[in-house]
Amino acid sequence: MKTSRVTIKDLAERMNLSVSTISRALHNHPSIGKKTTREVKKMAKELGYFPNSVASNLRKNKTHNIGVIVPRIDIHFHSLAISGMEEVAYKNGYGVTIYQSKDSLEREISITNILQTNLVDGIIACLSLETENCDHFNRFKELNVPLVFYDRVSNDFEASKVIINDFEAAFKATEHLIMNGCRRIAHIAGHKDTHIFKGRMEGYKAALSKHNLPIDEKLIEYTNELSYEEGVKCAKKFLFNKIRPDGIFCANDYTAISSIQVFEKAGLRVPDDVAIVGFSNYPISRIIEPTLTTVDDRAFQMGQTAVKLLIRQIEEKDKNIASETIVLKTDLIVRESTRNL
Amino acid sequence: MKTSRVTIKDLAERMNLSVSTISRALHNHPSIGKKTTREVKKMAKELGYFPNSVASNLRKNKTHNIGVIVPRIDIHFHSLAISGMEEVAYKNGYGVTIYQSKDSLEREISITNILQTNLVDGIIACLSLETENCDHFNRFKELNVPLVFYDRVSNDFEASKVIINDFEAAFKATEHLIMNGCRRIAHIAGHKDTHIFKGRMEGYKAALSKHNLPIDEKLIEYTNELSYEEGVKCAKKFLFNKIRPDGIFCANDYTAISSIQVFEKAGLRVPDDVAIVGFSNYPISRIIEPTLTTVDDRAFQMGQTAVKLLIRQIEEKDKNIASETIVLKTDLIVRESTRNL
DNA sequence: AATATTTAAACAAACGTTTGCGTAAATTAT
DNA sequence: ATAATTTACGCAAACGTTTGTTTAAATATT
Repeated sequence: MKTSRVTIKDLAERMNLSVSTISRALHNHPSIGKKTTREVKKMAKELGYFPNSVASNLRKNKTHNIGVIVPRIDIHFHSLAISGMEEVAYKNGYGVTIYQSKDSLEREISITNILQTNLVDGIIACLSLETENCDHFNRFKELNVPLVFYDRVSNDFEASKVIINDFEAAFKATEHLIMNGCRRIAHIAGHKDTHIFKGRMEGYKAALSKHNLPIDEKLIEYTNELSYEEGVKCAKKFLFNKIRPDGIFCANDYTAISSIQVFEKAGLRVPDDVAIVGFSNYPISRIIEPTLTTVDDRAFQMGQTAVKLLIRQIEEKDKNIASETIVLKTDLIVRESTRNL
Repeated sequence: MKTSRVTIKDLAERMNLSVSTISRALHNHPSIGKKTTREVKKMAKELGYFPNSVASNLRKNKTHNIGVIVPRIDIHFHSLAISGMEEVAYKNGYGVTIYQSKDSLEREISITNILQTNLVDGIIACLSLETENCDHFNRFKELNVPLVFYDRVSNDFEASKVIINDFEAAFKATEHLIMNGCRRIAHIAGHKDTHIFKGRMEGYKAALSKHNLPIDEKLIEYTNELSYEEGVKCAKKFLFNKIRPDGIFCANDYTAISSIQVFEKAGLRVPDDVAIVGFSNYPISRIIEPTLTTVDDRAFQMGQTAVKLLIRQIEEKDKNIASETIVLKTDLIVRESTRNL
């Protein structure tokens, strides 16, 4: 039952034509007669011919495959982004091969080594938390393999990037709290050294400053990974502050939900006693009660955009187009955890 | 700056050795002298040689790549499963290329066509909702490409499968409600024709029967996709039933959460007035209040197992091992929405 | 009718590996 | 010292395409 695969050579022998003619016929090359082309295609279908992409890839030095490095697939933000990537890639005839760095620099480097073996036409990456230095991506520049970063990017490394404006988003979110009448606005922050969380922090502070509100370090709590449990801890600290915050801007939705729950459990009302804003617009944010006001982080669109950008760079490689940074607009989605004004 | 890639041929010329010697040296072939091997490797590192996998793939007729077809990546169950797949694949030197069927049969077929072009050594698939007939997977059997299905599988198609025992899980969940003292247990069901949801339904009914409780069609509501919104509708119907249910077994967590919220909003207490069990153990289930008793569906483990199984089949292809069905054990995770007895 | 042009197909090299086989040189055994 | 064996490497084909160049036949031009 070893139905060995049908090749162009098989077709050629069967039809008394040369392999080159078969190949050209299958690609509608003008120098092959209409009739021959028709017959070749018919025979190909009959024998169940499918091209061997590997051979084609080798000859053309092109794989129609995109390598994607994400911290973890099962984080909703990334799975949404990947979904966007797959969609655009599929439409353009590209495959998407996924690797997880698990936020480990070592593994990220190991993955870049794998990807150096000509497996992919281009790479999309979101840096691991441990990554400070992007030297391991340098080889791709040398090899002329296009590279697009998204979300967690490096400022020091020149490459195309797709990001949101964390500063602006945080600014808007915080300002929204201020418009809600909040005067003591706390912030649950992400990892201290991560670029995007720094941006959110800055936006938060800038909004306070703009409205002449003091920046009080007692109202800022840092977390390692913005987990639900960490959120609970932070919220409790705020709860027992001498002067309780009347608004909280959280760097993600999980910690925002912790905050809602901690404060409600203490008998306080959201948004009346404390208004809360999250970040990311996770599915849970429209389900929790009260529903959560949050920043839509455009994960899906980010994935789509990254692939579009990458494919353009792949297909115009000769033109050596400059790297480009695309900043996606975010929206504040106002729900019940704040008042819509 | 066209740093053209270094090949084995380049190394050969540089070292006055033949390409075959280089290739063998790089693979520690015993027939190459220790010293030569050492020098070749050193030179390879110096010149920044990286093997061209595409060429190697062609020659060896092996890609070390696995094709994965999922309905949607951004569904948590699947992103977790994919995460498990990537982990095992990575450890074994395989890549994972992802395609989404978006629950469309047409697209699923189109993807199988893409995958017939020798891009992958094996395939893992979760069938689309529209798929009733698996003929489009037949070619892989003919081509001797191993195939493993997970979660949504076809009964009529012979292939390796990784599943959970939906019947048993639902049975245990329902029995747990009965142990909680529930006597009128409702069920929010998934798509009528989908195998896994049928299994859950049967398990639910069997548990009732075992305990001599009547099966009341008024206590069963079907949904299309088990969305939160559908769950709200179903729960409201139950709420206004002549005799309200005192327990609800939901075929997923979203509808379970809808139920909690609908009943609590109506002034009823969970679990005192109505106990609720979900299915899947989504992250939200340990966050919602009350936290949700639910069945862990082993998504991550399912992904791991599928890849393990697939790789075994790939690497023992000649032995033509029989297809195998692995049923993973599920656990009921008891939380606040029921009482732990 | 002879030449020029167009059309349709074949030839052969190339993409970068891997691998069966052959063969000198070095080593061991007799 | 000669034969047998082992060691270390080279040769060349192969994997299945794609594509620049050539060639033969058919058609068009004068």
